[in-house]
Amino acid sequence: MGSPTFSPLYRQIKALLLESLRSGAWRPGEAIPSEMDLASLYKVSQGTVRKAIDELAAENLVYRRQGKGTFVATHGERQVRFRFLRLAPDSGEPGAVERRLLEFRRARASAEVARMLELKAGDPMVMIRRLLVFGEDPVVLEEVWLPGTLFKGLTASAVSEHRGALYNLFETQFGTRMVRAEEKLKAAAADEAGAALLGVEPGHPLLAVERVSYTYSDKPVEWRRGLYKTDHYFYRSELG
Amino acid sequence: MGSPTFSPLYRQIKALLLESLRSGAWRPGEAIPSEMDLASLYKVSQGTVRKAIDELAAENLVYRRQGKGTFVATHGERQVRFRFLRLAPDSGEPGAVERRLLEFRRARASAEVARMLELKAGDPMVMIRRLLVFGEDPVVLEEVWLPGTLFKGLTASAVSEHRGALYNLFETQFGTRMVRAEEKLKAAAADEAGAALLGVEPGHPLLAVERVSYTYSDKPVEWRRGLYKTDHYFYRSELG
DNA sequence: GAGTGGTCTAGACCACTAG
DNA sequence: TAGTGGTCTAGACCACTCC
Repeated sequence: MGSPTFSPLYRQIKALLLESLRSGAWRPGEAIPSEMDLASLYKVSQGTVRKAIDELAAENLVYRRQGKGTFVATHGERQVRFRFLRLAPDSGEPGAVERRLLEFRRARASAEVARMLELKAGDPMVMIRRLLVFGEDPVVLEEVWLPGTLFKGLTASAVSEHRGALYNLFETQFGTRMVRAEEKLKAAAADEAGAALLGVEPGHPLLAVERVSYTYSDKPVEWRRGLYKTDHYFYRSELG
Repeated sequence: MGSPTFSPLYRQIKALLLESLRSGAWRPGEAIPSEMDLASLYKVSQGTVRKAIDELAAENLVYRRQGKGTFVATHGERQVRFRFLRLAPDSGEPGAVERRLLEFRRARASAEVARMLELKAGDPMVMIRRLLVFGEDPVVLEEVWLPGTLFKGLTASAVSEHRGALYNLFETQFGTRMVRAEEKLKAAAADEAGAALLGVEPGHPLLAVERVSYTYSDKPVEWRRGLYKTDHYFYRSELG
């Protein structure tokens, strides 16, 4: 009792692989060494390496391609995008999304943001405010807060010129890959400013979504707060 | 190209195990045969049975207990309840929930419900309307629709006298275990009736949650529509 | 001590990809 | 044809539970 701390070999291998992922030794989209190579590198059997990779694949940190190899997961793939943007249209297929940058500035962490991201109040931050437009329809108004030290060279033009998900930009330009996130949802009434941007009346019911995103080893590195107009879109959730 | 349909041995074993679960040969909470027994029963190695059970465990259909055995998952366990009721209080631990039955009746399936549950419009249904009260606070107002043929003997008193989740009642009394569910969320304004029951003003923003629940083999067997008051509670979502 | 799930190995063979 | 991941086996041993 107390601390047995029995750690099977495959979990130790997994920890080594995770460390290589975290340190950026293998970049997103690249292949990692073959199971046989890793087995001889770590002096274990191929089956043990396999089990370690099984868990990484189950957590969507890598993906396998039979006959080709095992690759570091990336936010570039289509499939991944809808794991993080959970809005779907009431009918039809999801169309193109346009991202309009409203504001980009550096600021100090409030007590609230600091607590969420395990920083100190007053630490340097980057704040991005933007509107997501589906077709012609403004649907999401959101604020994104990032640690300033991690995203030192990030600029307004880099954000506004980037095509695709922000997470794609973060991983290709800053080596920070968002691995999972937790969201808290509430219903809220639109205020004056939000209503104008989303094209609704003040008081209109909106979905208020708060997100903390994590990189490897459960380190929180992003905080978002969004207002979703759900008149023609809904938020998907799966209970398993 | 076309239909390779290569099915590994362990998936065939998994299908056999699933059939036993579906048919109710092993009841929720009970142990299934040991890996060795299953291996000799199906004439395969223990490792192959193991891999089949691995997948069932990953899908939360069974759970393992080292030294004891493998058991059919159940909605009786505490841990499971919060997989399906995703409301958490803004601060503090979740308290007791009281379920007040408002209405119980048999009705015919509307076109909408029929489509969701893969039935025909006009098929017999059971409809349950109820209020979930957290402490003293009415938080959820919901309607539950079930196929009348599957839940033939279900009565208002059975529902109102049952303690714990409905899914618990369904699996113990009717042998129907809900395995997973999909939800669609929107923000909505409270109408007169809903506002009165939830103790808010008409027009107050609420979370509108629509759920389809599935039993084994992705068969839909329940449709719900709920209004959640999110003033002091929020809906948890995990993005992985 | 007997029985369960959990780990690890070594080797054979299959399915898929690419040069 | 060579190299990758994927499957399957057989056997040994470890960790845990219960009697």
